[in-house]
Amino acid sequence: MDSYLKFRNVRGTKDLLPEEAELWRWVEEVIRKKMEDYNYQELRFPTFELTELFKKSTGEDTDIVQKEMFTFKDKGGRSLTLKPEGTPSVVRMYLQYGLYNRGILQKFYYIERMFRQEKPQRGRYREFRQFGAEAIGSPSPETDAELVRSALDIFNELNIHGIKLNINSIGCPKCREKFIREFKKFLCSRLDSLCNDCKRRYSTNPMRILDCKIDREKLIDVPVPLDYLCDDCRKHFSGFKERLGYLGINYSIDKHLVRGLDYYTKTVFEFTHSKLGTKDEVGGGGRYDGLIGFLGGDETPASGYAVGLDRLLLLSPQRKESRGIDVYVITLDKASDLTGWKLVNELRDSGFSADKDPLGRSMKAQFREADRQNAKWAIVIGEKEREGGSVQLKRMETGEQKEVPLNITTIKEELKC
RNA sequence: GUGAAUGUAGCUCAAUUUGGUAAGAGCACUGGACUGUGGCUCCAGAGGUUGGGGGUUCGAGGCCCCUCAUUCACCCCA
Repeated sequence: MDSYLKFRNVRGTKDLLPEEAELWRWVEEVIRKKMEDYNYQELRFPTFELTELFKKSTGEDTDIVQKEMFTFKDKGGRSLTLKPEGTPSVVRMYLQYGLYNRGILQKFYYIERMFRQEKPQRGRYREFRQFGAEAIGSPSPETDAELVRSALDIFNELNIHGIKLNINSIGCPKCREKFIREFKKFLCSRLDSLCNDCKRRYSTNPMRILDCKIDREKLIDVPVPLDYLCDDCRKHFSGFKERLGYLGINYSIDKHLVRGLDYYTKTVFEFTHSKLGTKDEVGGGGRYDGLIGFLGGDETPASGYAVGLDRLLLLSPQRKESRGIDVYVITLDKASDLTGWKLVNELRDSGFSADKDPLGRSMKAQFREADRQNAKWAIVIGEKEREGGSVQLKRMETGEQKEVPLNITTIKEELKC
């Protein structure tokens, strides 16, 4: 074995060994099943999009667009970007294929890889996976509550407990305008005491100052969007809370919760878990009533969320389910080897998982292998069996063994017991 | 992107105060004891340029510099 390796997985990527891949597959199955129970349909979209799509939808002022995108040029000089989040692509597909023609309300989910160029940490990779759901066409808070419940339902199904839900409303462009005015008025006197990021945000994206951890204490008595909601937005928020209450979902209202993306309106929410350390977010989302119109479609209300699967997996209790094959065929000499190989393939054709040793190893080694593979049955073929046209069939767990005719139909019958 | 800690076999860890023989163990792997029956036990084998590069020194796994990776705290997202 080579002692020094030239190649490793690159920074911020994650390899999945068989055990881990199996866990992931299970998680993905749970998500698909649950989302389909809620009548959401799967969408798959490309790894990269025109850079412009993210600039326009995610927002020029967001950290994602400003410093975290993997952007490159193709040979035609077009600027492309590895998708850092899913909503822009979903909305693009919605518009590009006229999915609104399939009905006024369209509900989609996805499980996709995302890419962001950040300093990697545990549960935080440069290539990571998210599942997300988007409901396009419903202005109702019922839809927001449905989305939240679908996520909680999935967490529950995955045996993940202790996830907290924080909610807030940041209003619509109309009430936000009033809020921003008051907010800036309040801040301008104490601008000097804020951190540098907040000073910059003051002109580019003032609402995000609320989210600042450094200045949080200084901002206790600051105006918050919730206090400036217009009638419509206020009604919407109480409708949302009412629905959550009806579903028996616990939540806390975090008046400073604003989310990092530009397109949110009204409802915003996030899922957190204390086990994840200071960066405790598992997922989040909200309503984006303006985005579809902004991207050139008709004004269409929409709502959605995304959950980081790598983080979810950190919270998932590790299941130790020893998988095994049905049959391991052991052969004792050259001639039996060919018989055995034929039998293995017949077993596979009959729907059993089967394998044998191709290395001509000793019987002991082959039995050890059968054991390691967690085989339910071992079939031994040697000279004696060949002469009698039979095989030895051994149940590995109990050790009991009997001789049966070498005949796939009979063997199949025996394996069913 | 900023700051800090860590890096010894596939995995988990040793290597005696300030640097001193040819870097060890357990698990896992391969083979044997048991030449036609796995797990248990015992024995043996294989596996390391001590993350990589440079420097100091008679001598470096341990000290210094650089670099890479991981983890943690920031920024911020999932």
